Amino acid sequence: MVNRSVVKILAKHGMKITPQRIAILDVIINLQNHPTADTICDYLRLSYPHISIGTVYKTLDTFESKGIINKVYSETDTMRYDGVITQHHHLYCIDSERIDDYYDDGLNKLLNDYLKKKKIPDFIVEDFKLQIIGRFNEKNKTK
Amino acid sequence: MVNRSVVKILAKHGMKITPQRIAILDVIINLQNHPTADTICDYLRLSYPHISIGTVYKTLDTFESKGIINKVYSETDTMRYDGVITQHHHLYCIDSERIDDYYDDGLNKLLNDYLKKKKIPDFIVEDFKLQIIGRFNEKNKTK
DNA sequence: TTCCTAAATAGGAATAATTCTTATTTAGGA
DNA sequence: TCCTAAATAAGAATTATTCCTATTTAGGAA
Ligand SMILES: [Mn+2]
Ligand SMILES: [Mn+2]
Ligand SMILES: [Zn+2]
Ligand SMILES: [Zn+2]
Repeated sequence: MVNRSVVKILAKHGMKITPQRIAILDVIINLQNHPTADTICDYLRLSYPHISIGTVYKTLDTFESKGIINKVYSETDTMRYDGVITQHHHLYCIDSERIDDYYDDGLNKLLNDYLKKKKIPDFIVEDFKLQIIGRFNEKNKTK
Repeated sequence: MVNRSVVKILAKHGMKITPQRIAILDVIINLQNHPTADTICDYLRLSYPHISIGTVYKTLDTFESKGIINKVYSETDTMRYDGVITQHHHLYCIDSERIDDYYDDGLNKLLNDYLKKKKIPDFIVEDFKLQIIGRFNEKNKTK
């Protein structure tokens, strides 16, 4: 039942394979919600009652510094995390905390070409992320 | 010495004109740093020793809800504020907390046209912001 | 101009998110 | 199997933000 690919990721980055790390990485990769540390912790406690919130924070931070996960900037004062590291963008809901992934290779290419051509003075572009702000429509309001 | 346009903005939004509001709005519009509430408070205290951090937070929140200023999403757990409300984007420095404004009407148009044409399923786009992540080069490293 | 009152503020307490500390446990190499 | 550096749990501490309440004040009404 343990996600083998998760173990591989940890190994590839030279990290000790611990049950906590496996569980945390598994949850963040499989939860698509851009969860907070607290959400992850609550979820983990269902199957792992003793996990400590401090460990969750520390582990997420470690993952982030190794590039295994990303932080997602948001308007609340609670950090959110993202298990998807391939280039993508985010749909921010004006009416709720919901943040959805938005994949669009055409957009990536468009922006990449534009920024490459543009040459912003005194700044070397390494990456970019588009925050698309708006509303999910009726059919899609739950979730 | 009091910035008259700041008073006008407050009046336009039907807010009481208080010394605190004038000072806070003046600072955030003139400070280009995307400052935190705390930075604003420290700065204000030079000329206004008794201003309360709670008032600063509350006032910034009021301004934001009236659309007079914006919040800027960032990676730290400290909210940052932006006195510029015309459409623009941000340059995020990988090596520091620095966030600079980036104005580019060509980019605005490009993205606007693209998103208008694209029609993201089940989502109505109201606005968008590009986070451009990278490094400021030597000449521009101070500030 | 003076008075009145709802709204705003100061100052401090409370809360929430995150980080830190330390004793204990454990992964994994020798 | 043993050893040790690294990881974890639990709780304390810190930091950012919000809340509470007594006091002050802006600005409309008289
Ligand atoms: Mn914090
Ligand atoms: Mn907080
Ligand atoms: Zn995402
Ligand atoms: Zn800005």
